[in-house]
Amino acid sequence: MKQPQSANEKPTTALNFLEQIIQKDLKEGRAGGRIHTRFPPEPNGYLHIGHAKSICLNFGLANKYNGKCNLRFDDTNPTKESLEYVNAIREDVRWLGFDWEDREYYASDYFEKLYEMALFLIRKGKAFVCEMTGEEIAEGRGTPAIPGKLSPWRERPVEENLDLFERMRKGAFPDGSKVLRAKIDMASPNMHMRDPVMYRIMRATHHRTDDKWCIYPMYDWAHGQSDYLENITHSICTLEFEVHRPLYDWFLDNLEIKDNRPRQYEFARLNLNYTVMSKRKLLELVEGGYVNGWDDPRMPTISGIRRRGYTPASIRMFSDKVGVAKRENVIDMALLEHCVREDLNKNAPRVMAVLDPVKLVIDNYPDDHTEELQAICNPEKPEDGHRIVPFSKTLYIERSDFLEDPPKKFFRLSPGKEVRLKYAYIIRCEKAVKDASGNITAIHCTYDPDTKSGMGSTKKVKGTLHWVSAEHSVEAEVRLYDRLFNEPSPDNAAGDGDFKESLNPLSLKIGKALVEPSAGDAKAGDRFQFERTGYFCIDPDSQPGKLVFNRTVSLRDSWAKQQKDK
RNA sequence: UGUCCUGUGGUGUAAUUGGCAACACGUCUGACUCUGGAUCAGAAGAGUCCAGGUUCGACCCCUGGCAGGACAACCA
Repeated sequence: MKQPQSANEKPTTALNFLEQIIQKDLKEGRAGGRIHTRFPPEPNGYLHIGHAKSICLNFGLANKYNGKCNLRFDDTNPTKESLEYVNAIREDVRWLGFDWEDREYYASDYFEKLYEMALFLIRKGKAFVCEMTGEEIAEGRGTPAIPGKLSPWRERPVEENLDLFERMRKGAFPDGSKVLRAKIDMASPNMHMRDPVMYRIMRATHHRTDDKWCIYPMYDWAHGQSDYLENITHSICTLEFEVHRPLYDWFLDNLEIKDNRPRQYEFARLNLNYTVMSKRKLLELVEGGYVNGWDDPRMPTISGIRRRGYTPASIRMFSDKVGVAKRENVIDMALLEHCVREDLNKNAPRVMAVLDPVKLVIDNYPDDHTEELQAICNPEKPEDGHRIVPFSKTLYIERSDFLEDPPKKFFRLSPGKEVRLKYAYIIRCEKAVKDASGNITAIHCTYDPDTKSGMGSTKKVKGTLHWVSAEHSVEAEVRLYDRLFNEPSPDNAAGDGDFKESLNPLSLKIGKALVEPSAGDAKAGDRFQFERTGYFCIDPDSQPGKLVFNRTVSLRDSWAKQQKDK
């Protein structure tokens, strides 16, 4: 039996309940010491950060314990599924950094086997063809507190069931006219055991099996058996399937499966504050035009988060930190942001960009003169070297970096005060020029030539500002994103109202920025830290002469926080 | 008023299976800094849903409550 490697790497790390189960299973030699999981999405929508947790969990467990993880599409309902979603899901899982090798499976691959297994149950008298309508079945099922009624077709002879079921497959009956049901217990306190439907007649073209089938298996019937057919050892799903587990086991029992039985385990799904996670609500946001598609950078979808500039490593780190347990949870968005900052701080090259420019003129600097200054690409990674940043008489700085009448502890520019221009000189503010309505149109300064960066000047100032040279800077569009909702839990906050009422109208602000020339030829997907403001990435909408940056997340800003708290 | 699951700092997750609760995020100090970033040092914050019981000793075991969640698609 193999010993889990990671257990040796991180002996002090506490194990989550699934890891404890797995280690116990490994120790006891269950399934021959084999670990095999699967990520089983239904291709009926885009994956979101909650799915990312499941992906990281399933693939992560397999990696950690030298096992395997399959990608299996749970495609048993052709009316809702499509190839578009299949492809999007594949891309997302791959982007997250996981490899299912040649194990890309589909529940639809098992339709024939599932059909034969159903025949087996019919022959055992454990399944029957029911001719009640959908409404009748629903009524007859009772309620959690009231037992259901037996179907009038429940005691049909085996031969008749066999004949009917075969003809169902052949298309002898209209859609919805008959179903195959497991014969279990209409009085069970567990609703899922009240003769659940296994097959329905549905003439729909399937994205893989085309029109080959007109009967399709239901989730409970297909899922567990698919797990078995793939030799899955640990079938991990979310809490809402907990009540399905007795049925999952019933099918295995009655199919008389003794060896290599998969087991189902449930964990609590991920919830994030200030967003919604249900597919239905996400779809509503897309279709109602509240966002610009599934990959809108404000969406909690994997494609949205990717476009926003998050890295796969940051998502994996996040999944790791949120933990795995069985109790409902709401994770703070701040944790997700912490994870990207951590990754990007180490890996994103720095660049200077001014988001809200105001002109700054250095009166004693020669006209028409340009200096090429050396700037470090990433202080966290000296090996990345330097870049050149042009400096000249007329610059732009951030409007918020100047205050005529500054409060205490304002380390930036104000009349008579000195600051350093990053990588350049220390300047002193002489005066601000305003227009008729009092807006500042230009700030005039003088510089001290002896304070050039790298010259070893000992002069100290409290503040350092980022800037760009007016003549050399490149104009770019910046899309500043904020949380999509104003309420920590939009679902509940609305009460009986609409969750969309708590949508943040300021979740997207589009602006123009001036960027230093070294970032002028950035390509889609490139990520940067704009010094002092945040992490940004190039959006796919970006064109060679027309850059578009998305703000992934701002830098932590203790000054802004301090001001806000006042 | 049926069945099942869950209750540990603000948030999330631990506690070597009974030995007076740890880690992360967040928060707050301070140091350092040519990013008010990063880094470093430190602090505050729970006595584990409640009530009993077992035990020398309970977050952990037992009993009874309470609270929250899941389940009544021919969805997954």
